Amino acid sequence: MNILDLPAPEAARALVGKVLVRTLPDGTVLRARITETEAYFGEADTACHASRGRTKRTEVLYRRAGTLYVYLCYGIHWMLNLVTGPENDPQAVLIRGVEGASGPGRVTKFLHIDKALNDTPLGGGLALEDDGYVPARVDASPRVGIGYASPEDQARPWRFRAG
DNA sequence: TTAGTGATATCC
DNA sequence: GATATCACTAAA
Repeated sequence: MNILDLPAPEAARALVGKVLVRTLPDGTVLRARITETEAYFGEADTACHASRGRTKRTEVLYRRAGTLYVYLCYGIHWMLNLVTGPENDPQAVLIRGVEGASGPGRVTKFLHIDKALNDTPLGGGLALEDDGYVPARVDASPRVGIGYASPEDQARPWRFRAG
C-alpha cells in the first residue's frame, strides 16, 4: 500500500520524515527529508484549488496518486505538491518544508523544482524514498495562507510538522 | 510592514 | 483585452 494512495490528510502525516530525491538534468542528485506538509482534500475543501471546479490549472490534481503538481504563486515562488488519493478525486499534499529549507517557496528553490516537473509522475526527476526514519512526534496545526477558505476549512488541522 | 513578481481566472 | 487574486519571501 503506497502512502500516496491514502486520503490527503493521512498521506500528509505519513510523508513527514520521508526523503525527496531530486535528480537534476545534469545528473546531480539532491536529497532532502520532509519536515513539514499540508493536505488539500478535494472539491469539498474550500482551501483546495480544485474546490472551484476543474480547470486547466487544477486538472493535474485529478490525476492518479504520485503525480506532481507544481505551480507558480505570487509570480516568484514555485509550490510543490504530490497528488494523492484515487484518480479523479482532487487531493494533494503541499511540501511546506524539508531539512535545510523551511517554507514551500524555499523548498522548490532548494531542489530546483519548477513547472518542468508539473504533471509528471513521481519517480522521474523527483522520487520519494523511505529510509525507515520515523519522526519522534508529528504536530498537527491549522493550515496557513488560506484566508480565502471557509472558516471551517481554515480551522482543520491539516498542517503537519516533525516534532 | 510592504514591495516584488507573473500565471491564472474572471470579468468586460 | 483588462484586472484582481494568489497554498510566499526578503528586506526594512
